[in-house]
Amino acid sequence: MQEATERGKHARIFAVVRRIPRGRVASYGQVALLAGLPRQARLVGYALHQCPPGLPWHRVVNARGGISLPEADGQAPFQRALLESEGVEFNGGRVDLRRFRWKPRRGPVSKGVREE
DNA sequence: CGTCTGACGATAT
DNA sequence: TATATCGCCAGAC
Repeated sequence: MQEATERGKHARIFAVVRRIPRGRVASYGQVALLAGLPRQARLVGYALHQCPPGLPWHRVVNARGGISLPEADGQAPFQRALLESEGVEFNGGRVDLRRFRWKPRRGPVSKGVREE
């Protein structure tokens, strides 16, 4: 069922992004790894550029916890507003991944951090 | 068919 | 911690 077609890869990426809970963020590399595409963070960004309706693309940020979108598109501040609206705090234009990084199926939760 | 670019990541210095 | 370099794959020219 898992075709090696690029459309299949994109579908996997979109599926992972959809799994990101509200108020939580994931890095491109993490999404790529969860999608079964290790070291292919760039493909995630490329796939996200397709941006199907209903996809919480704004929950995907780079490894530094910042927004990679160019302000020229006007989407960077928009994404930041969406994340802040979900409870994600921005620190110096960056998110503290130590607190807001989405952890799929992890063991015990750290104090101060809880899943939704 | 060869080359460059791109919503990136990890490692080395 | 910040900067520099390599890797990775798909699409555009």
